[in-house]
Amino acid sequence: MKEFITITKALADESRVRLLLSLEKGELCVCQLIELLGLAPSTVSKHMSILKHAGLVDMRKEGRWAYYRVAGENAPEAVRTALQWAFETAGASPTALQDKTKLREILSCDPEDICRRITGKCQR
Amino acid sequence: MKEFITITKALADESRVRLLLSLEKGELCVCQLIELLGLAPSTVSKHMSILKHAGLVDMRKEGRWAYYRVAGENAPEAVRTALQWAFETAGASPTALQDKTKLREILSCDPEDICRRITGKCQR
DNA sequence: TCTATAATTCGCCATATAACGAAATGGGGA
DNA sequence: TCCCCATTTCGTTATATGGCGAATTATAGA
Repeated sequence: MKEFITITKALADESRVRLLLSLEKGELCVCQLIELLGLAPSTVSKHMSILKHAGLVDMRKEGRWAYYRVAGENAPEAVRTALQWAFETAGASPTALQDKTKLREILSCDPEDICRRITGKCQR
Repeated sequence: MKEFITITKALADESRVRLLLSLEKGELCVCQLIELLGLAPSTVSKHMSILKHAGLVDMRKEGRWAYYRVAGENAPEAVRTALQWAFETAGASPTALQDKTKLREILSCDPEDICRRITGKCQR
């Protein structure tokens, strides 16, 4: 029950669901997620930690960057079912499609430019 | 997205999940649900209205009584998948099993006695 | 009609939570 | 070593939410 509630709570916020869905095609670093949602870095970081705590995403650190990805096959059954349901149900919504479009723009930029938001070479 | 979030929010509370799971074997009236969880009638009523708004349960009124049941086959795909996931994942938890046991006691009593809590003929 | 009562709605309170900015953390590079 | 910067942690604030009791609604029965 506790695990189930942890997962539903993690999925009970639109920002978090958008973040989760944006990882569909592969891992993203936090600065890209910040850019995608337009929220404060601390807010996105908190959201990702909640998703991670629920087991819905995995994380790896590479130097100063943190990359998040959807939890894999080794995740518990409850998590895998939840992920499948989330992607099937929410993945085709207008919001998710808009995010996918914006994500393509973001991915076309050098991540360095995204993170170094001050210079912002890649038009946004 | 909105429908998905409505469902996850409805499932993001332990009391509500317990109420939903307790309907597995068939419809129950509100007074039985109140007895099961030991919460105030107004609280249970609110929970049921949230579950209903999310499409997870259906309701019928018979006289003064209101009977709630799990949403059926005509429910949207998102709801049916959510229900299946919820029952499979949370249905076997200790909390849910305890509730099932208590529910059997409650069902062995005349619903009239459950509702007329003052006299409380059926020992509780 | 009047009363009793199952259920809901409303108003309130305490707690939980999403958001932010500031400060802390930790790894790269000068 | 020292600084830079991506990320996280911390503290604060505003809002959302779960819970209760009181009042309201609606129906059965006297």
